[in-house]
Amino acid sequence: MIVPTPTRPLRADAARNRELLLAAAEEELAERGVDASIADIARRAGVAKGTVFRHFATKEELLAAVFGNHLAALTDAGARQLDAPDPGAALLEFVTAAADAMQRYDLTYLRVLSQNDPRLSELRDRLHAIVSSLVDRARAAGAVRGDITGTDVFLLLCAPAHTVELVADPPPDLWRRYLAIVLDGLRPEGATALPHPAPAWP
Amino acid sequence: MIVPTPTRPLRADAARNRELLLAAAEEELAERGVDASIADIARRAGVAKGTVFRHFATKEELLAAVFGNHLAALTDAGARQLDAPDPGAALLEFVTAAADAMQRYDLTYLRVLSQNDPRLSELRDRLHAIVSSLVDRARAAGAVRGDITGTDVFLLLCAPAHTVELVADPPPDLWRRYLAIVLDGLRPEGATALPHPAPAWP
Amino acid sequence: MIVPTPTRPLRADAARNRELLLAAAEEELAERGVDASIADIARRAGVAKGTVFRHFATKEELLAAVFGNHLAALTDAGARQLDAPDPGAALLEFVTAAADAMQRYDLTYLRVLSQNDPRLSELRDRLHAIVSSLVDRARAAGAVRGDITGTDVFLLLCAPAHTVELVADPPPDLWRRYLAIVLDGLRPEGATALPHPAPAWP
Amino acid sequence: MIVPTPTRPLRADAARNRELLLAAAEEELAERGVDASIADIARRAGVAKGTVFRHFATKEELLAAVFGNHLAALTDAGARQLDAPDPGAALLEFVTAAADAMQRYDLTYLRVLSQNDPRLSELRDRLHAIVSSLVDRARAAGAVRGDITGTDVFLLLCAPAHTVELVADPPPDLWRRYLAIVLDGLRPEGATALPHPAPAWP
DNA sequence: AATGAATGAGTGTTCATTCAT
DNA sequence: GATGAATGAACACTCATTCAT
Repeated sequence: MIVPTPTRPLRADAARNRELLLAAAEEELAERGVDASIADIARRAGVAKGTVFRHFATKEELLAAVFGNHLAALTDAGARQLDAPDPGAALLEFVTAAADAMQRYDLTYLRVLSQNDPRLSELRDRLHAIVSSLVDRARAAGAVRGDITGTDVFLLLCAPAHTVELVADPPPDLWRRYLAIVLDGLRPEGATALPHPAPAWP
Repeated sequence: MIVPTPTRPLRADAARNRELLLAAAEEELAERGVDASIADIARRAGVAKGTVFRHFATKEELLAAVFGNHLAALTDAGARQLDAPDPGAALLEFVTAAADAMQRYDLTYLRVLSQNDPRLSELRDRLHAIVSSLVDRARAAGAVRGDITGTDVFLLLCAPAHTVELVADPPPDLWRRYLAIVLDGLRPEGATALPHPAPAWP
Repeated sequence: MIVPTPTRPLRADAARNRELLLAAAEEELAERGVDASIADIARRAGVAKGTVFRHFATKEELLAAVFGNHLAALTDAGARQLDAPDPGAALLEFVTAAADAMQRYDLTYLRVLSQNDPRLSELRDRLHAIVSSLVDRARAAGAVRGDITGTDVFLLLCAPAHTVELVADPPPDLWRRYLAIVLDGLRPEGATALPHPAPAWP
Repeated sequence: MIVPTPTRPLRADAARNRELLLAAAEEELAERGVDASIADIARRAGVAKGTVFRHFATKEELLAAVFGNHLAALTDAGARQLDAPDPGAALLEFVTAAADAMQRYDLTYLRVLSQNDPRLSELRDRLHAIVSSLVDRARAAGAVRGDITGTDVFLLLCAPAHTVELVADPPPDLWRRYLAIVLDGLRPEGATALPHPAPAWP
């Protein structure tokens, strides 16, 4: 979120359009996925098509900016839990916030996007590091099972959102149900041996 | 699986082309997702583009046919477990087979497709009914927690596949790890109260 | 011109459209140069824009086809003079035909196009070889000065057309005047030493 | 060259920007041809895009200014030869300087540009008049054939540059070879009758 | 006077779909 | 029934030009 910008600040109207574009892109992406068209995003933002490209050289760059914002927000949310007194509650808090965010922004394309965008992959790695810290602390406190890694939790962040996606008009809090189930699966109580080792990062 | 078709049977070569197309579409969809092009599918099937539209009025219809086949196969797999002696093992067996299939065919578009295709929504409902039976029997046997419904399990079927999707070159069996975690979450041991009621069907 | 086509012949209507497109492209290129747009070419040919791409995968390919036709026609014209009894007259005949053709089709872009298109560069080399033969024979017969090569003549083919280009509405045969001047410069009579060696080919 | 401008003189910084722009445009045009973009020219000049349009209402006007400078420089070069003692050497001197300049600046667009720009067409006419004087004097001295006009020479000025253009990486002095050939064609020795009368001016 | 953000028509290209053969 | 040619509405992206700052 707090990305240091070496470039000089934008003019007021340009900054406003940039925000309008990011907001429009966010909504359009949420509704239509990555196939959302630049033209629709521009229309939604109330600017001309050319303006999009003044702010983002390519469509991919625009998507990366949107995803980057989400990653940064999640990273901030995670960082705020790093020194919480109860590691189990801290992880729970973060994971809930993350799953909530995933309702609105599918990270499926993160993998593809971050391949071409070092900034994005760095943000992703930073988030991963924070998740890992949260998980390590929770594991040490006995709040999660011992065979679970930060990478596991990172990957599972989207699961509640995807699960709910199959329902036509899902109740707005339905994802909490599936998050709870996954979290029950992550707890030490009643854990069974896992059939496959945790994946390496990345 | 064998849906009685009120239309007259296809000529032998037409029937063959239909199968070639379905097979080609399946592979192309697995490799490229729903953005796979009709031209590529036709080429892979070794037929002309026009032939695709003779068999399937729109691209959506072709996708629906492919998805329908998967649904039917899953339904069969589920039905075979209906009278297995151990209800817990039966559910486990089915869910594992389903999660494996999901590796290859993303059901994300099922919702959209079945909105426009009554045949597909009927197949989906049939699968849902079978999953519900399997879950009911497993619940009665104490193999899954009491607050879990067939709809829950139906929705969670894709979760392992989606979780793995964020990894660049996932080990081919990594999904089993996340299926195991979800299954641990579905077990009665260590279950915590769920924060949201199960969704209605559909 | 007589390009062996390994592919099966086009359907009659497709062949017709291909010719319409080549003709339209030719005219549009003559009027607007390589910046002629595909849309304009399609409109002039009376077909939809998509049809252009059915026949030529890229704009460059279309241009290459047009240029290739011209090169082939010139090559044929040159080949017909190879066994003419009077080598000087043969070269004159060919060069006149070529300069005439250049009125309509500027070879300036040939260099760029043939870089990416092996077929085109082969055609160009074939033409060059024929021009060289014609020049060699004419030189042996004393019809052109001794310090002139086939490459020189090849390069000078466009000169009359370009010279005329600066005139607003040039008389249709004005190029003959400048061709005559260049030809006078190529004759042994009154030749002065050339200040730079002939360029290598290519 | 120093055209009296009825408009009031530019502010010092504006005048400087104008020169920067002209220089940048010259380089960019030499490298990229007329498709050079205004944005690139502005960047090269170190000014904002808007500034370009403050100085030149359209891109065409900027091109006209650049071409005008070249015309004026050529006119100056020609004028300096008007009272040289040897008319033949004077014409040779001028034509060589002109052909050299054409290496860098293609006059192909001069016709189009001067149609819309009276200043440019006047400069062109002035150059034509000077070339005509040089040719007249050379003809009177027997240094060029009698059937050649100033317009002929004017038009042939670009020929060496265009001839060389078909070569990929032409040796920097190759144009001299083709200029020599054209000049041999303009000499009285071995001249044959020209098949077309000299064009009227313009 | 200079800036650079915004505009919108235009570009080459793709692709589901239609239709003459 | 099958073919593959034709269509035309998209798409991402470019660029000369205008205009608010």
